[in-house]
This record gives sequence, C-alpha cells and structure tokens, in this order.
Amino acid sequence: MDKGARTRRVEAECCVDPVDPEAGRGATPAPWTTSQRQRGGFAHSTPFFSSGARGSFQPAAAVGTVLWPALLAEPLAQLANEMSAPRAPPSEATSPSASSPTTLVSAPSGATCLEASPVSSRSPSKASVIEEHLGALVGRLMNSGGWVGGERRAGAEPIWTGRARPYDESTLRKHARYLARSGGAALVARAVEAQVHQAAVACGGKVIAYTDMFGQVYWTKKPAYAAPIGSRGNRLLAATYFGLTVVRPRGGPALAYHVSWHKPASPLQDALEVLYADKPRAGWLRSQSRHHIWARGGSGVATLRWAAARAIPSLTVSRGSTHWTRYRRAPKVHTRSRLPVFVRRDRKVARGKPHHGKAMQSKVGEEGPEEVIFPAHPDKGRGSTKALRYRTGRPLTKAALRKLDRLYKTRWPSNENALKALVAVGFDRNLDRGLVTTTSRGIDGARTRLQAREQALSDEIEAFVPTTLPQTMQAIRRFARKKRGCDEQQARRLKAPQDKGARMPTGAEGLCKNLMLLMHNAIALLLLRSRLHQVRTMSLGRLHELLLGRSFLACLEERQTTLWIEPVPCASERLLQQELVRLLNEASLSLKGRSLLFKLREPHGETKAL
DNA sequence: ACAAGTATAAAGGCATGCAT
DNA sequence: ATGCATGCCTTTATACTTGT
Repeated sequence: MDKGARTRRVEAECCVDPVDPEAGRGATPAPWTTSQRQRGGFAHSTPFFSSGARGSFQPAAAVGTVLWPALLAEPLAQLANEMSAPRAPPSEATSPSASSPTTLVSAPSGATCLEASPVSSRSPSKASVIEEHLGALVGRLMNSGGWVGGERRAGAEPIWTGRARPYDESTLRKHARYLARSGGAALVARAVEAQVHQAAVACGGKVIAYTDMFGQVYWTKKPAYAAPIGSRGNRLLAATYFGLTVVRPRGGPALAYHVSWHKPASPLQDALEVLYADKPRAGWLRSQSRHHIWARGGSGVATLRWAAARAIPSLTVSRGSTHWTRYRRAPKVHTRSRLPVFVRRDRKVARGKPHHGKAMQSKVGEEGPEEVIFPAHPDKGRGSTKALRYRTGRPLTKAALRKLDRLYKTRWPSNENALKALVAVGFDRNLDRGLVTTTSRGIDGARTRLQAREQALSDEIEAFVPTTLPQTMQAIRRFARKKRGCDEQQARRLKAPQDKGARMPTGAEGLCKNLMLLMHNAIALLLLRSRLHQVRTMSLGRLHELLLGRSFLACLEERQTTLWIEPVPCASERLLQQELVRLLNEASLSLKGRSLLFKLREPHGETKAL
C-alpha cells in the first residue's frame, strides 16, 4: 500500500487535495495520508482504534510551503552550493560562478560549464539535495509549532520536491543539525548580510542600525541558568538571550541584519561586541550606518566607552531624567516647539581618550561622544520642563538634533516591531534543546572584574617607588590586603556551583533563525513594491493570516503551477489578499523550472470548479 | 556498502487548569 | 496574580528500511 503511494507520480496533470489546517479533521485525506507513520502511539497495524482517532496524520497545505522556496530560490541555491563545498572554512565563499551547475543542463554552453568547474563536478547532486532540504525548511519555519507542526502543514511539499510525501520531521531536523554543525548558520548569516547590502545599495543611501536583546524562554526540568524575561513579567526563567540587529535604509523597510546568541542575563554590550567582532561586518556598519541606535540597557559608561573606542555613531538614552530649565549655556538648536536643546561633551565617556588639551586637538574633542539634553515632551511646550539625556557617539547634525526624539523613537517601528513580528511567526521557538553545563553570565562578569582588579593591583605595585621605610612598609601592607581581597573573591567565585546548563548556539536553531531573517527581508522587500500602505507595512503575522498560512488547491501543468488560494471571508481583507497575489505574480516566481501562478479562489461555493 | 529517509520508544517540554 | 501538578505533544536517540 505504501509502495503504491510511493511510486505514484505527482507529475501527472492533477490537483492536489490539500486540507484546510483549521477545518482539518473531516476532509478527504490526501493520497499520501496512507503513510504508515501514525503519531500518538497508535500503530497502523493495530485495528483496535478507529482511524479517525486523535492520532491520525493529516497533512495540510499552506501557501508558505510552496511560496518560500520559490521566493528564496536564488539565495538558497547559492547557499546549497557553498554548503556542499568540501570543508571550506566558513568565512570563505566559493567561486562566483558557483550557482551555474544547478541550473538546467540542456543549454549548449552547459557542457563547457560543467568542465570548467571540475572541482564541483561531483557536488551538484549533493548541492541539489541540500537545496531541497533548505527549501523544505523555509517552507515550514514560519508556523506555529515546532518540527512536527511544520511537517503537519507541509502537505504541499511534494508539489515541488516530486517526492511521494513531505519530508519526515526527523529527517529535516537531522539535516538541519548537520548543516548547522558544519558551519551552515554562518553561511546563511553571510547571505543575510549580502541581501541587506544589496537592498541598501538599491535604496541608495546610508542606513540606521538598531540593536536590541530579547530573552527566549526555555522550560526545563534540568538545572539551568535563569534570567528575567520581559514578556513573562520579568520572572526568572531558564532562557537564552538573543541580540538582534536591524537595519533600515532611508525610505526602505526594516531589514534584519544579524542575530547573535548569548547566555542568560547577558547585557546588550555582548550583542554589540559579537556584531562588531567580525571585521567585514564592522566595516560595513561603520561605512554604511548614519546612526546605531540602542536601548537604555546599553547606555552605561562601560558600553559607551567601548563604542567610542570603535568610533561607532551610537545613539542611546540614559536612565535618569533631568529638567531642561536647569541648563544655562547657549542651546545648540531649538525643537520645533521652540524649546532649547543643549549639547555638551560627554566627559565620563570621553575620559581616558586623547583629550583636547590644546587648541590643535579641539577637533578631536568635537568628534567625541556627547550628551544631549532634549525636552521629554517637546509638543507640550514650556509647560513641561522634563528632559531626557541622550548620549551620542559622535556629534549630530543640527537637523538631527532638532528632531532627536523622533530619531530615537524610530527604534520602535524599526527594531522592536520587527522583532515582535518575527516572534509572532515563531522566531522564539526552541528548535534545539541541548544544554551544555557552563558558568552563568554573572560568574563570567565577576571573573572579568576580578581580572581587572588584579591587573590594577599589579600595575600599582609596579608603579610604586619606595621612599622612606615606613612608607614602604605601609604600602606592602596595603598590597597584601588587596591581594587577600582578590583571593577571597576568587575563592567565593569558585565555590559557586558551575554545573548548571545553558543552551548554546551549536544546534539547528541558529541556522533556522538566520533563515528566518532571510525570509523576513525577502518578503519585506517584496511588499515594499505595493502601492497600498497597509501592504507595505504589513507584519509577518498578518501576512501569515492572509497568505502564507492559507490553504490552497494546486493545478500542476507541464510548465506552470497554479495555486488557487483560499480567500479570507472578510471582503476588505480580501482586497489586501488580492494585492498580495498581484505582487506575487508580478515577481514572476518559479520553482523547479515551473513558473508559479497565484490566483484567489472565489469566496463562496464555486471552488468545485477545480 | 553506503547514505537517505523513516519508525518508534523514552525523555521531557510546554500549556493548561487548579489551588492558593 | 502566582505557583504547582498534570498530561498531551514534541523532541531525542537510535534502530531499522529502502534505494543506489
């Protein structure tokens, strides 16, 4: 029976019979429903349970299953090539013509093409397998549920894989993990960066970068490190922290640029450090970003000094508020409501940097970090005297100063909302649950502080010039006291248990997160082409409701596949749906050599026409 | 023989509802 | 509102099957 299903060709001119994910249960099963695999502990061979019971496996077909691999066809093919390359160091990409072997072979130049690259002549098949896996992965990622939920909605996968059924959940996970282990996540991260760069160039102009952190809850019965999770009332829960950097070109959409993985309770600076640790990425950010904005968590002196040392054009806001009426010096500019804006050198942050001692060096001082006193409620006029302290890595233009509040507040639409949108479609899912025993972030911090303290002590000892004997004796006693302090702290540190677990970025989840960034950006750039404001700014969650999560009927023909998408019941919503469909068709997507055509089904009973 | 893919038992994550 | 117990569902680990 299973064999019959396997040998059946999907090629035939047929219509797959997908099932509405919501209405699921009662509909007619698709041909591959005959799979022997039954979840929920009921073996197929056990006739004691009715087949309609809870555990029966019923694939549903969501538009995303087909749309994503088509939309990302180009980058995925490229990635598959890079990933199939034999053990290259992850930082090095393959040759620029690497994507040619996966294209059709019938072209007359095909032979020369194959001979021209004998190195990869053996890998095309391997690359195309990886390409298919990646396609299946992206087709499943933006869903509720994990690996199993993904499989359940991937009923339409055979349309483009040509297989008899969707990939088994365990198969895809296995491959995702394998790819991740061999440096796949870094390759996808590179693809995301390339994608963002390309988009930024197309928008012509510099970008604004944003970085924020979010804690991802991890429910576990094993001993694990915990941290306060904002979305759960700041309760202490086992967690992983992620840093997310978003970039927005002028007039463009918010594009996800980088994601990093940290221990629970990591400060924002950790994310920034990882972001700038990579030379090319740091170079790109430095040359392309006008500002790099982050939240209060990174407004401490240590972080800002770190940023200043790297000439990052940072913009953040300090914790404490003040009153603009307290400041006497001449304001640099005025807000649109005629309130004064004061700017002064940020002495605390600038301390220790080459100072403007002489007139010649005053230029250096002008480029350094500054503090901006900006009215907290400029629109309320003189009635409100509260002011915020913004801190910038380098002086702002007068135009930027005048509307500094608005500039900073772009953090919400550009960063927070992008993050929320991603989370709404499953970005914060734990797709990999491995724990490694390690130290907590708190212990790490204590260690670095202790190291600094010991360094300071040894510096002090070295710098000590003995004068009189009593003074020397006194100094020796002082040093001994300090040394003892260090040792005691060290002992305390070692006494803390270090056998708890934390999730580490070794598994498939990093790969999947980066793939989701790639997806997010691809769709954001597509939506940008719409004339409808609602569509241009549509969130991923909404997009899922209107399009990606919809079920459809497919009509397979020789050269093209038509997806008849299930319409939403509400007429005004359907207008948006139509616009989405229009955009998709305009993009003229294709999959496995077949062009994709999207159509909206009739709202009522006419669906029988197929 | 090998790798891709699948099945299945056991472990344990996560949502839910209930008691407090 | 908070914390805990419960149980369904997902993930893990690994053995097994199938195709080349």
